[in-house]
Amino acid sequence: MDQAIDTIGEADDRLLTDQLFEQMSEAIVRGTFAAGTKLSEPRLAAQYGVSRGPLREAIRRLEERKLVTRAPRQGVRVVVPTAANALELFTIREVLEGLAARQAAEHATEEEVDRLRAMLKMHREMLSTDDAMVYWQATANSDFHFMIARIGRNQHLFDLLCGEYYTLFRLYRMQHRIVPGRAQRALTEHERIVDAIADRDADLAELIMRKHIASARTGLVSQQIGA
Amino acid sequence: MDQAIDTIGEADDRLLTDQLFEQMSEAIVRGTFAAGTKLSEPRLAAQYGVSRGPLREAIRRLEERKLVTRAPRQGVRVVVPTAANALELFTIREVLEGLAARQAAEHATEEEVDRLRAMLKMHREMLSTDDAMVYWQATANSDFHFMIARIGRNQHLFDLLCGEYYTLFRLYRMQHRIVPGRAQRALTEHERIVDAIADRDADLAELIMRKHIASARTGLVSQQIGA
DNA sequence: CTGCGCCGATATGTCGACAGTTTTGACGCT
DNA sequence: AGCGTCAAAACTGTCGACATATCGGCGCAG
Repeated sequence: MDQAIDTIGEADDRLLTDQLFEQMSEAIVRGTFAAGTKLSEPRLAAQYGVSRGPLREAIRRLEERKLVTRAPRQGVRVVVPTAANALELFTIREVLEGLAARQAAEHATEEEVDRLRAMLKMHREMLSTDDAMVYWQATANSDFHFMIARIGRNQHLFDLLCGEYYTLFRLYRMQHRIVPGRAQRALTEHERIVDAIADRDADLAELIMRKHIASARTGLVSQQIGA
Repeated sequence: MDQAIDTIGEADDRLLTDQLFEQMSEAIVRGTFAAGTKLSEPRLAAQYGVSRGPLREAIRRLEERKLVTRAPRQGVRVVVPTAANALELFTIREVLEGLAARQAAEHATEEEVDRLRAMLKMHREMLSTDDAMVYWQATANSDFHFMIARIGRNQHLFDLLCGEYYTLFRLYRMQHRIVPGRAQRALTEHERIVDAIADRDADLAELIMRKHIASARTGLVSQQIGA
């Protein structure tokens, strides 16, 4: 089974480390690198066609992002998701997203509220199509939280939610087969959040967002293997 | 001016990267590496007496921890603290510490409450000595938040507060000359938090902790240079 | 005197190689 | 047949070196 590992393209002026990090992150989330698999530096270097230097730096970033765990002098293994970890992670995400919603309510311009509304309207239309679920899980849900974080105007928070923790969140969400009707409920909650933001009600926006994430967490953890 | 950079000891079986990361983190917090200074890889490698490989990995971690900023193909510079960044950072810390307090209230054992109380009693005694402020800023305050995070039993949260963000928080706090009487007030707030934890009142513990951090943030940001 | 372009020096990004340690696999013993 | 032992293979941690891009200084033109 020659696995589907894209080799690193040649016409890309980005740093090798960055390309490797993205490829490997994606491979971990999609399961190409199965949970618990050991990542051997020489083998990966050969497969990607690069030397071990940039590869090590990419792995170091995977480690920093908690996508792999390192045992000194024994290499790194792909993290194995557990229900306990999922609970911890989404409990943290709950307060962070809550803060994002609060700050969005404090800083959103009229135009940004309009764009949020337009986006939700589009999402509602999408939800009546056939492949609603896949679209929802793939992009729609992320886009909403993405935009909320951006409107909050807290660069550090944005980096945390949409950068440093984003892949890890995706990894845990991936384990989760979406329950029917969840997307509809989530969209309704999104609309309530935007209402609170439009009203400049920071407390309410934070509260609803936290309940929204808590609801997602409950559904996720209860389903997680081994829970 | 041959600056005071400790060279890397020889009898230390820890990884070179880890030692370098700690030394450089400390150098940044203490100001040995002044804000805005460019960190040249060959020069640092020579000064520490190591090759560029481990050094690069350490710098990559500094970058991940937001202690340096990287401009591709131009190297890294020590981050320059701004009031805006301090505000962003301590706003995040506010909700994270709040969560830690909440989870501490949910999970603390009787013995852990006793140890919290014992610690605060010691802190109060320390506060009547001469070098109260330096002791407070150096260890006492950190110890308290450290213990709260530990009692919360959320490993990811603990790592965030006491690991990944710890040095960055210290860096910003370092810019801050402590205001007289602040330590007293902070200690009183700590005691209130422990009371809430002892009562198993998670909501109250979170609330007080958030106000506690918000109060520290206000004092810090208003003093920050350029605010 | 000032602005532009060239050139050398330096640094980053990348690579290949070596030493010590861990893991693997076979072999022999119980 | 199962287990402990031991050697070979593989891997991690570290180092030194090369190519290319960037930065600073110099000369020259305007």
